[in-house]
Amino acid sequence: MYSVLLNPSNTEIYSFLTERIYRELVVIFATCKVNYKGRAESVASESPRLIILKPDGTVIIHESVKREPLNWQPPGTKIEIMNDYPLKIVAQRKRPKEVIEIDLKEVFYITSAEVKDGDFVIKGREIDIVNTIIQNPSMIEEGFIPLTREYNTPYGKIDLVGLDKKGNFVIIEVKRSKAQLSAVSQLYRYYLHIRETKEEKVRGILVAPDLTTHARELLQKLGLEFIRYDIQKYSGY
Amino acid sequence: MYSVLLNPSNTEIYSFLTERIYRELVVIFATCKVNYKGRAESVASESPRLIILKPDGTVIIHESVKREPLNWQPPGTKIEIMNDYPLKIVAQRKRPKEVIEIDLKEVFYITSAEVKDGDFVIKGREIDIVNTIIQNPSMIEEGFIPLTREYNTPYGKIDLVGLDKKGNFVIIEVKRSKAQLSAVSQLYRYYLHIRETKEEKVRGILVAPDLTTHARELLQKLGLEFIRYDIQKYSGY
DNA sequence: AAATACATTTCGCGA
DNA sequence: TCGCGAAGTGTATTT
Repeated sequence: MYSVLLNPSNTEIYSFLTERIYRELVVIFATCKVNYKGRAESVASESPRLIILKPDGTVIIHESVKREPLNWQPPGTKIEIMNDYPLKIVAQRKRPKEVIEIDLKEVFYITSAEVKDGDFVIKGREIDIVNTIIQNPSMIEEGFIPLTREYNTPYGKIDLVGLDKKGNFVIIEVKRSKAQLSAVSQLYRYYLHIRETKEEKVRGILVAPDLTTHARELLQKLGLEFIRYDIQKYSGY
Repeated sequence: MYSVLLNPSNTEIYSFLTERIYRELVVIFATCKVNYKGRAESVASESPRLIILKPDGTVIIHESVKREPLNWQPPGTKIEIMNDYPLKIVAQRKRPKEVIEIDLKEVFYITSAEVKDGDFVIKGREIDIVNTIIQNPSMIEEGFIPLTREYNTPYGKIDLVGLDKKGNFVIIEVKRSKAQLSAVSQLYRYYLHIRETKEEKVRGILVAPDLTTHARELLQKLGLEFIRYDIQKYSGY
């Protein structure tokens, strides 16, 4: 089910890793230097770190703080163990061309385990709010008729488009948390495009639990509308 | 320097964790169920997973794929070990109010280690490009005079503002990789605001290594400009 | 492969 | 604390 090496020798490390890489979830705790070069560049001095090698090619290097790793490579990376002194892990990918080199100095432990992923269900994302609107169009306003979600334009996908009771074209942008300036800009971009292409009058509506002061100001100035989405009220759906 | 428990009993787990949590970097490999509730909600069925508890309160739970963890809590989270059957790790924070409950079923190993973070230097970020422009204003155009970076407006911070040789006010938005629609919208938002508040003519310039076709179309339609930033050409600075 | 937007985004910086 | 934008963002989806 799992294997553990404590204070392994270089020979042990090398054969352990070459055997298990891409097969099992490997965890290494070791002092190491890390060099990254690709979209940006970084150098990390020798220090103890936690290194995770996933069977899908993911590489993750953590220090003692932050949710984000110090360095990483996403899934699909080619991982090689170089039997040098010091032992080295090279993880590279193309497009974007990026490479991480991990110089292993002192390896305290290595573990490896087979992992089969379980079921995972998540809810409360933006798409769930769009679904709620489609099932309860009156939460936008009386007479609102949803037409298309993910409505495609050259300038981006609109979360939801529909018609109001007067036959006006309605563009809806949904945010799951407090809307900021960027949400208003996003809606405005769609709005400008649709206004050019449609005969009807066009309305742009931002749906969110709240929005920042400046976002509200900008929204009003641009002639757009805001509708509060009360997550409590519709959480039952 | 580090400790390892293999197939520990619940009593061992409990005392090990309560002693080391917030002090050392703890890694647990165990089958577990995970429930998250907060900005969204998720349920993860029983499965073997890697659990990381950092001294800063970070909690990270990984499966065998992806760079992103299955569940997590950012730094500052309050982590408690509940001595129940099964043993449970509860990690919660306020603002936003969020909680993760990890039901530990079978714990295969726990490790713990003291970690002092090393030095880390990274370069190649957006700010480096802005610096390059300030040092080489002619890469925008002959006669360009940079005035203020991170120029503050109610509608966001402008990367760099300056004057062209005719005395026009110039707004510059920099992207380190291929610019997309959102970059154009962002620049346009600043542009509209500055145009309202300034007497002079205003120009908006997007500086990036490239931009998408639709981004270019939108840019032109909105009367904005694009300047290619050749990362090779200036990488020496 | 490219483009687009979401994300429990996280993170850092200012006001 | 809130607001805003960058990030080596990653990830899913659609073209």
